[in-house]
Amino acid sequence: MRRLPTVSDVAEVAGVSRQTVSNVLNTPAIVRPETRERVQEAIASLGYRPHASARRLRTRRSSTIGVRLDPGTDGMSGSLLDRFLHALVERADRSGLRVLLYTAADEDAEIAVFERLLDGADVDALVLTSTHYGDRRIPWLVEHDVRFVTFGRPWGEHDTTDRSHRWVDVDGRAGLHAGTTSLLEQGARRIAFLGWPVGSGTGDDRRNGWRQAMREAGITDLAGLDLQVEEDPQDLGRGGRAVAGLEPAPDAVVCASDSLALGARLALGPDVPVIGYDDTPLARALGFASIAQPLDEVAAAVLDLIGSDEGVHHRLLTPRLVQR
Amino acid sequence: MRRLPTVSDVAEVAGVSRQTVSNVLNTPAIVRPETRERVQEAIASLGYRPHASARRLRTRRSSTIGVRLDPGTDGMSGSLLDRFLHALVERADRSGLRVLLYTAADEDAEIAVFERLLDGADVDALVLTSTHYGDRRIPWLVEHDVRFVTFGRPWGEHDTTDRSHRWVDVDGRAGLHAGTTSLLEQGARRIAFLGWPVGSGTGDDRRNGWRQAMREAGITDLAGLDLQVEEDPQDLGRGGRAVAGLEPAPDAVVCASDSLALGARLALGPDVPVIGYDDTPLARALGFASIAQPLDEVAAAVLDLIGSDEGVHHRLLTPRLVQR
DNA sequence: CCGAATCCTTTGATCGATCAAATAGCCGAT
DNA sequence: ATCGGCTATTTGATCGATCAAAGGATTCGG
Repeated sequence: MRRLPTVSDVAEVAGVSRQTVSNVLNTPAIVRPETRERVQEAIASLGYRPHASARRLRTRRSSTIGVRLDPGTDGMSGSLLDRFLHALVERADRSGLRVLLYTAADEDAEIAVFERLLDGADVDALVLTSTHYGDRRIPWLVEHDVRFVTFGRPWGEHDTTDRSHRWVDVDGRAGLHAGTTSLLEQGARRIAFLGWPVGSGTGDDRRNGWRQAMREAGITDLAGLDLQVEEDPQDLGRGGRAVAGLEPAPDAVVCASDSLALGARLALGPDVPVIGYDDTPLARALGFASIAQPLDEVAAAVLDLIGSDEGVHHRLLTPRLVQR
Repeated sequence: MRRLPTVSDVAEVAGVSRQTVSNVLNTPAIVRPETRERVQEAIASLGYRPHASARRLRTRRSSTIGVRLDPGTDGMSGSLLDRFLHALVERADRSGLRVLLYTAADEDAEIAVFERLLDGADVDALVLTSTHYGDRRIPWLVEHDVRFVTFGRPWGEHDTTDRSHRWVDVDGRAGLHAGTTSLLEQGARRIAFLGWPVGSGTGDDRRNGWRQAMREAGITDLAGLDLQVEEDPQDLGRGGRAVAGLEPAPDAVVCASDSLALGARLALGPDVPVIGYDDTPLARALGFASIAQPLDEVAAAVLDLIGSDEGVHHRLLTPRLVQR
């Protein structure tokens, strides 16, 4: 491979000094327009590109953000993370940022990874997904003054307005509220909610959306309609059995996830409206409605928060109901 | 954040020179055991970690491999890429390699990305997925002397034994052969193949596995059993309709993908055995059998080939039939 | 016509590591 | 005792960029 041109080569061709070339690249405003143009021509003619590692060594920043690839299927469901990652990488690229992946088996391992990544100046910001109650990673990062944004609200102890913790999240409550309302408008009254046991932030948030919509419609007796099952990848029928056991049968079901919705759909058949969450290929394939997270907007917001020093420190986006 | 210790700090504490510290890290064999131990203690006590960017600048290698995140759902299906990535990142980590993501809308854009990544010394090897006939990326990479491994055989013009192109792939033919054979053993005779139109490397390869197994069972008349449909994410029913149109009905169906299998399953009901490909959550959810790619082995093989300079230049792995 | 104020550009040092070549220490053979 | 032949360690230079501070034009008021 040929030797790559350096700033010095460009400087020589343009008849200026290294630093002026550097200025054209980093602070073009302070360079006289004619000079700037000459330098830019030289850059183009040589096909010069800054050497990322050299720049990082000097500036002590990597222009790289780290994203964890979740180990299991828990947390963000596979396809969702995939779509989020794609949106993130694409947008990051436009801002000259790179995306580096990492994995870790548990929180302690993840913190060890943080140390490695940060010490080596590999990344200068992190994006965390699947946050939960008592997440030990957050205080660690805050304490070590690491720049990070979470996709997911700080559930629990942390104040959601804490300025040291920047986050982006999707308003699951609004999503389920919209879905439930849509079913009510279609005439359904006995609408069941199929979700996870109380205690997960996202799950409870979604349940509340259903609750609120039902209450607004004057339906206050939710006894027996609030179904809670532990999800088990080995046994996707649980949700279905819970729904099938309802007496009398529900008019419709809103769910905390597409895989729960799948169970409901298979148990009740295509005539009972079912709404899932995440709009995964599963929902598309089986033709049930689902609530889609605006992942592209999430990615944009995440990068925005990573980059900005001031202003808003969190953003709550509204999902979209995909009818089918 | 505190100033990080450097080689010089370690050297001072251990009472040796910078270079000796460097040697302990990179070529421990040439350092006298006592000295090595003293240096290692100093490293541990200071909590020293090499600065990745400085090392990269000097060595001109990044210890980072680039992986493309496919734009659409075509190519590797979402969940598959996800699982592959996870395996890759985890194994790469053990070898001290990082995984950087990139995206590109088409092949030309991707080649432009290659230039950026390589010039900036961001990555020193690439992993390509979803290769196809006449892939322009391959000759470009070979010509520019870039190290790369593809997950997927070079279909078409390239000789599969070409040493400049290293690849890892999963033997789809063997997978479908195993699946079909298993159905034959269960007594099925009229086994349909539901695949894509002739012309895609992977698709034809899978079809051949079915063909071969049928031939071996003495079934030579495959007329009408070889179904070819264009996959359309908006209309997953196509495969189902093709299968439902069979007269007489098939005993079983083997498919080139899980989403095709989904169509078949929905059209034929749970009593007709259906085998999909990729063992996605879809197969697990609906309970049909599927052929699983050994992604962890693939990841290991990819890294192996990236790292080694001699020896085997490609590897064909055998998938596993997951019965349900 | 001089000196101060601006503006733009250049020079030398530096980031933290490794490479290449030189040096020191040790052994046995002459 | 001297010298080559090893091995183990040190020294100086270097990778390609940016930072900090100094230098050179040009302009303007006095």
